Amino acid sequence: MAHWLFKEEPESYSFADLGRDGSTTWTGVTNTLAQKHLRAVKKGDLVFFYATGKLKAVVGVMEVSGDPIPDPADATGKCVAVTVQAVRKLASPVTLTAIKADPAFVEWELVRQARLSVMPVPDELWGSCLISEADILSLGRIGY
DNA sequence: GCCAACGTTGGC
DNA sequence: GCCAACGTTGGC
Repeated sequence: MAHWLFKEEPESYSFADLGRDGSTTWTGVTNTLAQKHLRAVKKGDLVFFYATGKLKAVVGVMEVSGDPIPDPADATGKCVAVTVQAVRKLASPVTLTAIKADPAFVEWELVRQARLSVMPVPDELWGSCLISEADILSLGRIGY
């Protein structure tokens, strides 16, 4: 079970949009490193939804519905896409400010490489004190 | 609105 | 294949 973070500009597609849709396919990722990460995603993995722009925070949790598929939006046929479903909204968003303020995450891609849109989440963050107790209990209750 | 960081493009 | 120029992203 791996953990990931996907970025999206909420004015393009917000976590609320995902909540409404139930699931969506994460297409249009072309960056080489982001694609490398995306290829390693597996069905059942959990993913943080990180909202860029004004929010700059992890706002929700998603679950991967299936292994990577060829990206239908990619004409070259070399890129993959992943379908995710909404799990729940975080009771308290984890802000970029809070993540940057914690020395444990200074090496993390989210901090080091602002433009990377798909990346692994260190276990220390997934379940760290940055996530509210209510959210940790909720994660525990659904078996993760 | 600005700019740093980074990726991509195209001329050589 | 190199690298300068340019475009884009995303935080400030």
